[in-house]
Amino acid sequence: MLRSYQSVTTDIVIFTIEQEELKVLLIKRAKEPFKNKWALPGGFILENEEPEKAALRVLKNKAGVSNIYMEQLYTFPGSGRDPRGNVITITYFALAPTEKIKIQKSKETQTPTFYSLKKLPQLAFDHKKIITYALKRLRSKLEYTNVVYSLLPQFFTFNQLQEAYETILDRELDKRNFRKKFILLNLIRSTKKVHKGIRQRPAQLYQFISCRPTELKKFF
Amino acid sequence: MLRSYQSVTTDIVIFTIEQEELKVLLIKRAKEPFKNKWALPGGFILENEEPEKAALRVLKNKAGVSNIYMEQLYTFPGSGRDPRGNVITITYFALAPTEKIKIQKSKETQTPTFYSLKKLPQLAFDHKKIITYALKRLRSKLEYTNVVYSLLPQFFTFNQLQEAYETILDRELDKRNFRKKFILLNLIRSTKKVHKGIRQRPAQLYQFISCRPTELKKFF
DNA sequence: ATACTTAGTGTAACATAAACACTTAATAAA
DNA sequence: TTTATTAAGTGTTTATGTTACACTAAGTAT
Repeated sequence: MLRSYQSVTTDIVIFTIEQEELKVLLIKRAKEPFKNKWALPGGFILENEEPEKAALRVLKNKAGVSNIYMEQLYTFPGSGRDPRGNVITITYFALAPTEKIKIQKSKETQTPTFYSLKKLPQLAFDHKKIITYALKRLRSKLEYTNVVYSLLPQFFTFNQLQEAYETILDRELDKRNFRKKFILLNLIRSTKKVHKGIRQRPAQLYQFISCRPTELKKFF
Repeated sequence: MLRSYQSVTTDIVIFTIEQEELKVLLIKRAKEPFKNKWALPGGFILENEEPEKAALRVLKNKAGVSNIYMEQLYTFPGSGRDPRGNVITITYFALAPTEKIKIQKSKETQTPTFYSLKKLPQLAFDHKKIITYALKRLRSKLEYTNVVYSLLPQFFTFNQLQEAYETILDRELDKRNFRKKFILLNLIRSTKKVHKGIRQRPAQLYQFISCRPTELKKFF
């Protein structure tokens, strides 16, 4: 008989942009293995629970968010969460603006913390690899989808939009070319609001016409 | 205690090109559920077996091939292979030239058969969805990688190469532009051999400089 | 009134992509 | 051996998209 049963976990790479840095949510593990090491939020998938549901549950419990952008990343073998080694982990990546995230300090004091991708601590399991994979996916998604909407507030300036791109791609973009291209894409519309309360010329605020994941022909 | 155990399967979309058609390998199920329906080759992942190893095992048993291009596609929930519903399937897609594939008629007489994507029979589980997903991935991979090498024989004519693209993308390409672009990519080299035994002017034979998956800047 | 800071805008050069038709080299048939 | 047939092979022009680049405008603070 071929059938066997595996222990299946999920791990989530939750990205946000804070202070012009791309950050990822990590928790300090309270249990063995890798006790006291930093790791991605995750956990076992329950009986009869769909993997995506499990990921959403983790997102809710660890980051206090629901209703944000999330997609499956990859299924990795044996992350080692189960001491017997017989485990796979289905990974997801999620994007949310910082304001939406309400970190849940759990009873196990796992101290969830956003770390800049440029200053990651040592990570448990193969979570470094997973984050690298997620970053690659995020970068390429920026180029042919509108997912950036999920990292920005409802109303934003053109500069905030450009900074999001620059932060994630880790390179500077030309202001005029960026605006030209983005306007042609027809993804955002200008509102009558302006960004006030700063001491310079106020910037016009924009919003996304649609906040659903959409694939574009080409992009950046 | 959160830990639970899931029944985990793998299903593989094996593509090949035959008679200028893109085809996928299907087997007729010998058991319930979906007995006598067509389905992707697949099976349960064994105790302590890595998912990719399981996929390679299926590839070997059902299509008689090893050492061909294969990559993970997506992990789907509950394909229904386990009657209790508590199952996930890790899917892969593989590419091989027809010559390499030696279909194994198994004792269970599962009659593995290549079906043109344009004439698929009714499929078991959610395998239609998986094939659609695989086709999308294959098409986009054609545009930014060199994977096409895995569908062609070692030596091939420029026309065979172009036909592979046309078959998969399901649209015609301009002969001169195609050659120009492909030559610039520097992926293939011409050999001194020619394609003989046909009644027209013999075509020069080419081979890939490297047969390892490589990502390109841009493509088609 | 002036200084400061970020917002906002257009054009020219360059690179890439698309459209398009004839000559060449072999085999087969007359 | 000549001619017909078939696919191989090859450049140029046009259109489109991408990159590089610098000044004026509109607010706030002093």
